[in-house]
This record gives sequence, C-alpha cells and structure tokens, in this order.
Amino acid sequence: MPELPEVEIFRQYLVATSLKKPIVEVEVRAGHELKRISGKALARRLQGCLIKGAERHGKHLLAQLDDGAHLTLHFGMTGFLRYHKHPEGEPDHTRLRLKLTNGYYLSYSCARRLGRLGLVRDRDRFLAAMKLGPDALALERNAFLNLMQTRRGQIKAAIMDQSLIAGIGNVYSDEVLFQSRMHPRLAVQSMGLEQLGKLFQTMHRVLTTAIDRRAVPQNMPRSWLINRRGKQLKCPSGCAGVLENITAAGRSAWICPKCQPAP
DNA sequence: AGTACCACCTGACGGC
DNA sequence: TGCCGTCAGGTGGTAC
Repeated sequence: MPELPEVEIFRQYLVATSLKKPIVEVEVRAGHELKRISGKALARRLQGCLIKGAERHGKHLLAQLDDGAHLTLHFGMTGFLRYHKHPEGEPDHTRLRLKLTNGYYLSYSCARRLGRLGLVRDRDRFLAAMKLGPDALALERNAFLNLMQTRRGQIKAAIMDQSLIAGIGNVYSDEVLFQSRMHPRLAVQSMGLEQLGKLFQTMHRVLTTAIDRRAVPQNMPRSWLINRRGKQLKCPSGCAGVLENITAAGRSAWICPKCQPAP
C-alpha cells in the first residue's frame, strides 16, 4: 500500500543507494505498466544515463536523469525498490532492473502490476497530465483550508482525491480520520475552519511520524489504527469501542464507532 | 461536481 | 491437500 510515507522512504532509499552511478545495463519486463513508452525505448533511453536526484510528489517518485528527463515510478499496491549486489538477489516480479557502474542493481518490483513506469521530459507537464494536486506534505495550512472550502461531499473522498491533494490513500486516510476523531462520511461543507484546521494538523503529524518511523507499520505508535485494520479488534484509544468496517467514498474504511460518531 | 461501480492484477487467506 | 471464492489496494473509465 505505498502511499506518501512509503514512497518517501523509497525516495530516500534510491538517493542513498543509486545516485550518480551510470546505468550500464537495463532490463525491462513490464508491459501495461509502461505509460506511453515501449520497454525497448525505455531501456534505450536509460542506458548510459545516471540518476542525479529524486523527488516525490504524492505517491509518485521521479528520478531525475542527467539528460534532463525523469524516470517516473508509481508503486500501485505492491511495488517497491531493492538495491542488490547480485542478479539473483532481485525480488520476485521485478519489472525494471538497472545495473549500475559499481556492479550493483536497482530493481523495481510490482507483484500485482498496478504500478506504472514512464519517462518524461518535463516534470511539471507530467504532474499536470496526471492531474495531481499539491503534495500533501508540501501543502500549507491556509492552502489546505482554501482547497477544502471549495469541496463538497464526504471527507474521506476529499482527502483521498489525488487531484485535490496528492499522497493519501485508503490506509492513511483511515488513520488521519481516526486520529482526528472524524467519521469518513462527514460532509466537508459541514466542517468549520477549526475542524478543518485540526484535520490538517493531524494529517501533517500522521505523515511526518510515519516517515520518521520508516513507514513500517509495526513501528507506528500503539495508539494508531494502522495495525488493527482487518479485524474487529478493540479501539487503540482505549475507549472500549470495537473497530468496524464500513463503506465510505466507495472504499472499505476502518473506524471506531465510539471515537468517530456517524454524522 | 460528486458518486457508484467495474476492470485491471495476483497473492493471501478462509472455507470446505 | 487442494480447489475456489473473496478480499486487498490505486487508478482509470463510464454511467448517472
């Protein structure tokens, strides 16, 4: 479930392992996960380049190449990166494998093939073409309030809408709403500025804390919902409520009915 | 504009 | 043991 925190960790991993080492060999085993470029063309374009930096926008990772283009990576639900010394160390379902000048490999794996790979010349044009809103962590409080005030419908749908705010998916939207003590079906229009401000603050804290803890769910605070998804367990707030699964914004949502009363 | 639903894709898991 | 249905998830498309 790579959302903003996981992708930020992938970015840091890529920067720590694979920067400034020319790509000496490219292997592409992707089909439909390639956007507007063939595997052959992608391999040809990457060959001989080096990655000079990496940036993240929402759930998208953009690796800047020395020729000015960007390799774009999206991780779907099961995607991740691995840097490894030997070819046999590559993960199952590797779709793209780069061999670097130091002999190591950087592999992109995506078991369920919901991820996407691409190569773009212009970063801003890519973000516009993908219809991505501002990154959830780059967004400032006032901009967030302004965005939300233009919005109707349910709060869960709003914070998961990548064209409004980029980076939050199903898992972190549940976490943010749980910690804000807000029901996923709460109407955005019914929320006051104070409530929206609290939501923003919680969103920011949840995302930065998750990144600080390397986006490993087991490392998250015990008061969080994240490790109790999928079972009707007790609410981690200690309220004696029992977590339940509902549908909101067309998605499965986990809530505590006591902490997050229905609107 | 917002919602609801399907399709894509495949590993994990529960039931029998 | 092994088969089968269901679920998970992000996104993109379509119909309302």
